[in-house]
Amino acid sequence: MSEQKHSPLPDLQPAEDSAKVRQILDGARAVFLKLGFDGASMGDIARVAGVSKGTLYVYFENKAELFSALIAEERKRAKREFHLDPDGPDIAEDLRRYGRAMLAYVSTAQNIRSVRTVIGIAEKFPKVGQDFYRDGPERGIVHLAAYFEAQVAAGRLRIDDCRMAARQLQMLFHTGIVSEMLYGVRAQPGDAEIARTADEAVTTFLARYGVNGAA
Amino acid sequence: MSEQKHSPLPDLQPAEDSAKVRQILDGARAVFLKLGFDGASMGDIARVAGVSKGTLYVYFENKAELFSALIAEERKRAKREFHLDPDGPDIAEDLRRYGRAMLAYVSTAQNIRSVRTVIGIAEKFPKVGQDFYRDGPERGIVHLAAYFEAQVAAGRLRIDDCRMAARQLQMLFHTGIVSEMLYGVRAQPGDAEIARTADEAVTTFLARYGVNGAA
Amino acid sequence: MSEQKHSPLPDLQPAEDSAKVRQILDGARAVFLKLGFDGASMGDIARVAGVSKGTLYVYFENKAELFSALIAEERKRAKREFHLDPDGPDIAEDLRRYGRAMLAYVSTAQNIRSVRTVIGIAEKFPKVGQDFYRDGPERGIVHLAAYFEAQVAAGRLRIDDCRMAARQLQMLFHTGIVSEMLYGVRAQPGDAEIARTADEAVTTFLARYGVNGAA
Amino acid sequence: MSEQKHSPLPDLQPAEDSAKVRQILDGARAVFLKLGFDGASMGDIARVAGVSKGTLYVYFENKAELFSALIAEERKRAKREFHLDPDGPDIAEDLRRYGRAMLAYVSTAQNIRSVRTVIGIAEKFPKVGQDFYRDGPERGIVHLAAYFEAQVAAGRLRIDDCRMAARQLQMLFHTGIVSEMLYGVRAQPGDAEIARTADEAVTTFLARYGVNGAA
DNA sequence: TATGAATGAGTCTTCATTCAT
DNA sequence: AATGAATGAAGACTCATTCAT
Repeated sequence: MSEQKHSPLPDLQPAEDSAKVRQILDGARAVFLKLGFDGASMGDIARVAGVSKGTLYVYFENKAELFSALIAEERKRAKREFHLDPDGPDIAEDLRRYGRAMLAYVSTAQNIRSVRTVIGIAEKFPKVGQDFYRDGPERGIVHLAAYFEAQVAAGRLRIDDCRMAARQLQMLFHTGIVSEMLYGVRAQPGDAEIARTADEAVTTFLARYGVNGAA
Repeated sequence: MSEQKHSPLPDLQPAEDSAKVRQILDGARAVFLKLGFDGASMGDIARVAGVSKGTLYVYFENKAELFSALIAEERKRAKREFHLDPDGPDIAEDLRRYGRAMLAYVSTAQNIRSVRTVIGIAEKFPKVGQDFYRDGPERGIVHLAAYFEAQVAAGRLRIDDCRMAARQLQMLFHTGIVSEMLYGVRAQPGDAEIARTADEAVTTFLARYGVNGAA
Repeated sequence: MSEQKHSPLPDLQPAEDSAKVRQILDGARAVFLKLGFDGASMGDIARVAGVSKGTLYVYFENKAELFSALIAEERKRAKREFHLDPDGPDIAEDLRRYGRAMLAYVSTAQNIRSVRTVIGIAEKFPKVGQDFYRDGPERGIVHLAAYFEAQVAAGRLRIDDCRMAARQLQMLFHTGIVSEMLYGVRAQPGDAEIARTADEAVTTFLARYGVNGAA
Repeated sequence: MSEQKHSPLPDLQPAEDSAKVRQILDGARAVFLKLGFDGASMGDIARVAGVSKGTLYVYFENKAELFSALIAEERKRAKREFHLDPDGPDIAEDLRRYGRAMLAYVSTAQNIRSVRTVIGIAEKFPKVGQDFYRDGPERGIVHLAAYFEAQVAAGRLRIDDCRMAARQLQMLFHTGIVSEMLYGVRAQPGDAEIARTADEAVTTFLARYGVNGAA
């Protein structure tokens, strides 16, 4: 039935992307991200995934394990890196482009649901929250900070604490969108709003850290 | 599992803060904020509150209603306004003071738990998230925006879109603290860190919006 | 509803013989002794006891605990001591009387079911088997052995190893009845058979240990 | 959970002791005798036997059938007859030898487990208990009784009811060992204890039934 | 023959809610 | 008002059994 029959025990977890596992994870995503870990029932997941309850347990030891696997997938998804060229001549334009791309992903309804779910159980399952942060926001910060270091070295930015600056820019990018979506007071932004938000963020950022008051 | 029955109830009987209601809400806070809506059981709450399960239902129609009442209380708590004098001569100092006070409250473990809980069920109970946002973050933004309008009128700030600027400053204040606590990757900050974070936020903010590059 | 309302927390376990507990234990007895620990379902027990499944868990933490409580009751029941007068002049008659009384109890269908159940899970729950043995058969042996010691001291029996003799007599009493009932190859004996079995046991016993070949 | 479907199946295909059947029965023995009928799962058995769950059903119609086949094997094992020479000159020695051999087998951990398992489900599956008794203990009694008849005829024993005497001797042999092991209060005896127990049994037995008070 | 994926009924247990007192 | 006993629906998880390959 499933095509790529996993040979007896190839890798333990990652390789077994049999069609069934996909089905299940997709069902789990729909249900977990909508109802949260405790709110979701294995019955719901089975129904949405189109498999029997028993089948869930063939592939995942228990609810927490299934949830973990789903979150691991979401993290992987969040690992996507957005382009940033340390040798690019136009810092403002580079940052704007970066910000738009990043925001376009982050403000995705799907991503917001992941974030909500993860934050919702961060107290109960601290590791889930920490891992997610590490693979998501943290990577962006590290990425930006490295970029800043390079530009500072090249004399094109004036920054004391690059990590702090990176965090500030990241927050500025999120302005008016991320928190608002998390609380459910607004919908996913269109391209125009994303562009404007990113641009304003960069303007504010460079007002402080830019070499000659660019933007 | 009725979706949004948290009707006016909490507002209907506001005065009857009999000791029992207090007890119950305190127990509910401890349990709900720790375990989330679905994770918490009425039995837990009764035990922690030191009342019988039956008593819970004397004061609250059901679990959702109790949760709703608790969140209403948290909202009220979040309504606290931080001082900001539109006629103050030293904008930088004013904003720093404001930022520190606000952050000191926002970064409270208790507040973080509230936020987590609310965000965690924002998809399931949208009204809860919206109300909470309206009484919390939104009020801060409105407050700041009004302050900015006044300062712009007085020629002491240069801002086109005051709401946008307010949002940006709010985000800058949160830098490195709020998200990180929500994800559980860091603990509550001390006064020194709060001060530094607020100061840096104001510096970046005024680099763009200040009249003469103050800070 | 229940008559003797157990005051809040009188004794932890033993005293709360509320009517409900009785009902439940009686249901549990019927079901457990018929189907064994694993074969019995909490649903069955609830139905037979005439309470809801939930109620079971109000009084007993889980299935094993309920089973334990039932077995504890059976053990208590098994503790009954049968009369044996160390100063009685007619040893043969005393032992016959003792044997009949003991057999009458042991060969009860109810007792046999208990024994079957206990032996059936002795490998899984060793403590259950050991406790049951200690309170049941072992007590009989100790009782008999003490009686023999007295009679030997009085010169009315000739026994080297009184515990061994006690065990032998106990086995002789069981002859043709207990094993057979355990295996389900025969029904509960009538008074006549009990009498005859006990008498024969005593005759054999005294042939070896009696002072003058009595019987 | 069909009650007594252990039909002639095991007898139908007696010869096909293909390695697979052996494997399965050995696995079934390990699991059933340890966990009991209800406690054992087909999954456990498959794993221990080293075959797939599906294969179990190739050879046995269902769980009850497999159990039945296993018990049939155990019965066969229990059929082993212990030597007893009706013309032997030294009855005491003969009986002692017999007792020791029999006890050595009966007190085997493996046999005890079989007995426990069979007794444990004797109420649920009466036929299992009855068949087992017939092939095990009953055969010993018949064997002994026949021996006694011969010796009585030869004037070397004085017995009214030979079956009763046989049962008594059998019980005496078990003294202090079999019940105790069934309840799990003691371990398998060593040779010395077996010898002593058998000897004491014979001594008591012959005190009553011996022609001249031998032993 | 042998497998192992798949199933759905059934198991133990929890929990929101009700109700007599 | 306050209790706590009682419930039944629902949840996570297991397992005997089937079936395509």
